[in-house]
Amino acid sequence: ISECLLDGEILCWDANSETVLPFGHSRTVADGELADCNLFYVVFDLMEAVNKAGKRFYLEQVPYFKRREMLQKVLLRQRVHELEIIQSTLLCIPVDTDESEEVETCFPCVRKFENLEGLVRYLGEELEKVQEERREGIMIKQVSSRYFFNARSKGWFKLKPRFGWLKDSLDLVIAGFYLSDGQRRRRREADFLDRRDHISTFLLGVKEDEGYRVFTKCGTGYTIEELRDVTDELKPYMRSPDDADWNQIFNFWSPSATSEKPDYVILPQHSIVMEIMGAELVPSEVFDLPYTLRFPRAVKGKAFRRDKNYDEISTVADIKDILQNKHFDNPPGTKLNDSGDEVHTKDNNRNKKPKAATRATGKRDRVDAYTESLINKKTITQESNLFSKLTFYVEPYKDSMEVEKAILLNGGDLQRTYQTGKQDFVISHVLTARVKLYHCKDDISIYLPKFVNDCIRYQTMLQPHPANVLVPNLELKAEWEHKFDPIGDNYLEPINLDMLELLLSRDDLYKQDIEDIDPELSIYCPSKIIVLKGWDPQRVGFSSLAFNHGGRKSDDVGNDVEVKKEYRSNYGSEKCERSFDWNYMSYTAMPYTSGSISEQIPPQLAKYLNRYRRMNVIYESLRLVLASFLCDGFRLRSEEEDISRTKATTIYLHPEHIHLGEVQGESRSIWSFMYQP
DNA sequence: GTAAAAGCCCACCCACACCA
DNA sequence: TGGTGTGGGTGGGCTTTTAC
Repeated sequence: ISECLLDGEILCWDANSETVLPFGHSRTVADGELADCNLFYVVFDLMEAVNKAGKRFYLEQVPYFKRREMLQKVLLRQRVHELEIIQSTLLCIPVDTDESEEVETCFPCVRKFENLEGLVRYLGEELEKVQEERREGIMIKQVSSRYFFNARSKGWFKLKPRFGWLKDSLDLVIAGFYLSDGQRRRRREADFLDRRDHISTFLLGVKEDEGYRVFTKCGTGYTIEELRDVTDELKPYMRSPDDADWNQIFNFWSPSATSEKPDYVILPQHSIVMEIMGAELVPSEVFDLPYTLRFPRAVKGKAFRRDKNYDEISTVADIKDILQNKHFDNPPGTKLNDSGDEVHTKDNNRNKKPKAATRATGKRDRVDAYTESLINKKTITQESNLFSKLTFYVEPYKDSMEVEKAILLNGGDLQRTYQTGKQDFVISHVLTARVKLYHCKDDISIYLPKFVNDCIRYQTMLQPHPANVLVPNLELKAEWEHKFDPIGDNYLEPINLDMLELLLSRDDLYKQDIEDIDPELSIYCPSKIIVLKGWDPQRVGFSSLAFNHGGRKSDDVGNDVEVKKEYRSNYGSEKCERSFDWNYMSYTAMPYTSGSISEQIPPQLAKYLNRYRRMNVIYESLRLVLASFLCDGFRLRSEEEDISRTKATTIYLHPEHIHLGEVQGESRSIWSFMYQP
């Protein structure tokens, strides 16, 4: 194997205590600030492998036990506490399958149980150990489970010890307030004039002398009503933090980032006590103490303790007590001196090794590297006339030479520097300030490197499309308004059966995605079946939602990467509005509406839906999806065929299941149909 | 003018509240 | 109940500001 794609995690190993350090130390360890500590990589899984002949294998569909076996083959030289495969145990109860023996050989450790109860008991005991040792939890994977990128995996389960390791909650006093501009703010539009009505988060402190030592924020655990009551109650005492006197109260703490500066502050004697629970104390330099709470939240129903006054709250000494005596070690960033007082890690800065310059000399170097090795057209043997008489300007980036070379190979010309009107196409993978300037100044479209690659792939000059254009010019933008939704995904067209048949027969374009079975790796490729049933050619639609579930974008070096579905949650917020701006299209993902549908789509299908995003017509998408299935060993069969006795994966696409969606907002108006299994 | 520091935004994870 | 949006934490990269 020459190359592989691993799933794993970087952890910090402390050779002194022979333990894995708690969450949050990787930065300091990486900086070499902790003696006898090193980072190490624990491998969980193997997703891709390239054999010596350069052939790439995608292993997502391979059962876990096979992937595990391959992992052992791929990582021949493990090094303890440097690079190691995660320890795992095969748990089995008696079942008669042909595979049992084969599966057992893939795991270093096997435990057999007489029945399921025994297995469950064992897991319970293991979980207790995990809790004692303060590890994160136990992953349970079915031996037959597949690997799903960016998705909750079927057949994988995480058993976690209960969070809330702090034995007791803390009573903290509200020291400051932060405004929100999200949902909580919008809910109170009537009160818009008073900024204090938009408070959503509290800065909290423990007692020290007559002031606070602030050490955490908290913005969850209470209801909107409780929040409203408490802000109304405290409004008269809120003050601007810019007042010099307040520095005294804050023990001269000043936040390192302006975002941490509270919008309002309050004197302890006027404030209210909050009861806070947290997972643990973690080292942090954000607040006035050298640690903060991980996962802070107000205790449900007891968030605001009006029955307690400032004198009764937790103290700095209490916090130290927790650090010294409770469930976990002192965070390495915190050193206790003889008297037990903590010493700020900030104060230790002078002892630190000077940090290596973090800022790359970046752009200049990149441009220099580019200009030093300009491709000489004379040395290129032209392969086609595809781009003849066309001139391209390619904005330099790490791999831009590849694109330039491809242009020359196909008969195109290069414009070495951008000049108004001198080039037919401007190629850039990302909207840098400079490219944006060209775009605005000359009203030109900026094309993605994908445009060049796709034109070559299909040996034809493709039409501009949201998938291959970074930013359209005004004319194109106007044209697209009627063609695509704001992120270029959907375009509906009527379809008839002939057309569908034609499309389905054209899987040839995608054959190249097929990988042969490699006997060496024993890749397992199950055959599956799709049933197409009851098409109404006039009402073909497909799940727009699923196409937008996740998605793809170009990263900094022009690679096509998966966008996590978290982006969906931006719908309706300010971020989302921004993603409707063409100028931001290259690096913000799509808005998204209620997504329950996508979760119901079979995972095999969802995978392809994600893969083939930004299709210009809905039947094109469908064709690609089906073609992909065909390529992966699926086959089509007729509706009449009896599939009850086969292990078919059946996807029914029936007019009844395709209905007019509940469409909200103008941006959604183009989405006509939704698919519900 | 250049390098370092700071600011800002985005990515990840997890917990909880709210809502359909 | 699942999806969404809020909050907390972290690190990392790009851009802007500051210091020399």
